[in-house]
Amino acid sequence: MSTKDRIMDASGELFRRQGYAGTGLKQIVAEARAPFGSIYHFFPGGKEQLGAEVIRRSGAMYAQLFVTIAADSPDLLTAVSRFFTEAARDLRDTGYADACPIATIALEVASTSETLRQATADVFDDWIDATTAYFAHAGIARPRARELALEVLSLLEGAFVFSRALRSTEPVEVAGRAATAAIRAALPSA
Amino acid sequence: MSTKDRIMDASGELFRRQGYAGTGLKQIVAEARAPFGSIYHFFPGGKEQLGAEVIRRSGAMYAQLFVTIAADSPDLLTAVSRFFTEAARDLRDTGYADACPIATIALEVASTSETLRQATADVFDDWIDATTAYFAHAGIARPRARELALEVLSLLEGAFVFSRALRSTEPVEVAGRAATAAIRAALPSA
DNA sequence: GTGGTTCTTGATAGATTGCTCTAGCGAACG
DNA sequence: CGTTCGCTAGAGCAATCTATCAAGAACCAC
Repeated sequence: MSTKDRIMDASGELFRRQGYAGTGLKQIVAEARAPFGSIYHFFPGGKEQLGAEVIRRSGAMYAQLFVTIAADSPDLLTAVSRFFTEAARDLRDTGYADACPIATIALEVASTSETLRQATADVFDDWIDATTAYFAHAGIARPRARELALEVLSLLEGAFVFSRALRSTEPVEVAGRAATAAIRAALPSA
Repeated sequence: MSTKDRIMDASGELFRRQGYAGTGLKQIVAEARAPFGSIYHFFPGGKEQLGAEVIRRSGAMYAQLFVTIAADSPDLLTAVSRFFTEAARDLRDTGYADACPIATIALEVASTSETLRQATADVFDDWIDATTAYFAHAGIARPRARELALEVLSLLEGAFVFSRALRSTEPVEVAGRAATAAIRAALPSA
C-alpha cells in the first residue's frame, strides 16, 4: 500500500475515534509508519487539506458500505435492518470506537473551519440524496422519501452518539427497529 | 457572577461549539475574563476536571430546559414538538453553533478519556430515564416507553449533526415531526 | 488591627503542536 | 554513466499547549 494511502487510512481511523483537533500529525505518521515530511508532500495544504480529503473519502466509503449491504438484501426493509445490525456489531467489536466515520469531525469543525464544514456537508448531502432516491425507487413519493431519509439517517447518527458514550448497542438496535417501522409505515401498502 | 461561574459558562459554550480538544485553557480564561491561575484554583484536577464538571452541569441544564418547556405545554405531544422547534430556532439564531451542549465532547472523548466518557454517559442515562418516566406517565408501558425515549433522543442528536453541518434547520424540523408521529402512534388510543 | 484563609494574578516551565527546510535515496531515461 | 524527479527522512522553528508556582489582594474571625 502506498504511503499516501497509509496516511489517509491512519488519519481516517484516528479522526473517527478521537476527532480532528484531538489528533496530531505526529500521531498520524507514527500510526501510518510514514515519514513526517510525506504529509506535506502529498497534502501541501497541511492538516486541513488532509482532513478534507479524508472526510470525502471516508464518507464515500461509508455510503458504499450501505450499497453493498443493500445489493444482497431481498428488500429495502431487510437492507436497512441489516445496516443497523452491522453497525451495532462493529461498535461492539471495536470497543465502541468505530461508529460514523465523520460525525465527530462534523460537530467539531461546524463552527471552526469553513473548508472542513463544507466537506462534511457535501458528504451528508450525498447520503441524503442517495437514501432519498433509494426510498423513492421503492415507491415512496419524493417529498416523503426525503423526510424519511433524514429521519433514518438522524436515528443512525443520534444512536451512535448514545451507543459510544454508554458503551451499549441498545441505542443502535432500538434506532434500527424504529427506522424499519417508519419505513414500513411509509411504504405503499404491503 | 463569580469567577468560577464565568469559567464554567465560557467553557460550556466553547466546548459545545468547538469541542474539548479544540478549546485551549488560554481561550477559556480570555473568554471568561478570568486570570489563568484561577482555573487551577477551582479545578485542581486541571482541564479534565473542568471538562467533567462542565459536562454534568450543561447536561443538567439542558434537561431542565425540557422540563420548563413541558411545564407550560398542554400535553406531551405539544411539549416535544415545541422542544424541537425551539432547538431549530436556537440553531438558526446562533449561526448553527449551539445545538446539544455535550454531543461534540461525547464523541471526542468516548475513546480517549474514561473520566469524561463516564460524565457524558451519566448525563445521557439521566436524560433517557427522565424521558422514559415522562412517557410512562402519559400511559405508555415501561419497556415501550424506554424504546421511545431512545428513539426521540436519537432523532434529536442525529438531526443536530446534520443541521450544524448543513447549516439548515430542515433536519431538526423533520426529526421533530418524526418524533411526534412516533409518540402519537405509541400513545394509548387518543 | 492581626492572623489566617480564600482567591487572584501572571510569569514561567516543559512538552507538544503544525509546519518548513534541506539532504539524500532510488528508479527511470537519455 | 549522469541527470532528473518523485519520494523518503527527520532535524529544527515558532507558536501553543497544559500545568506549576510564588507572591499579592481581599475578606473574615477574633
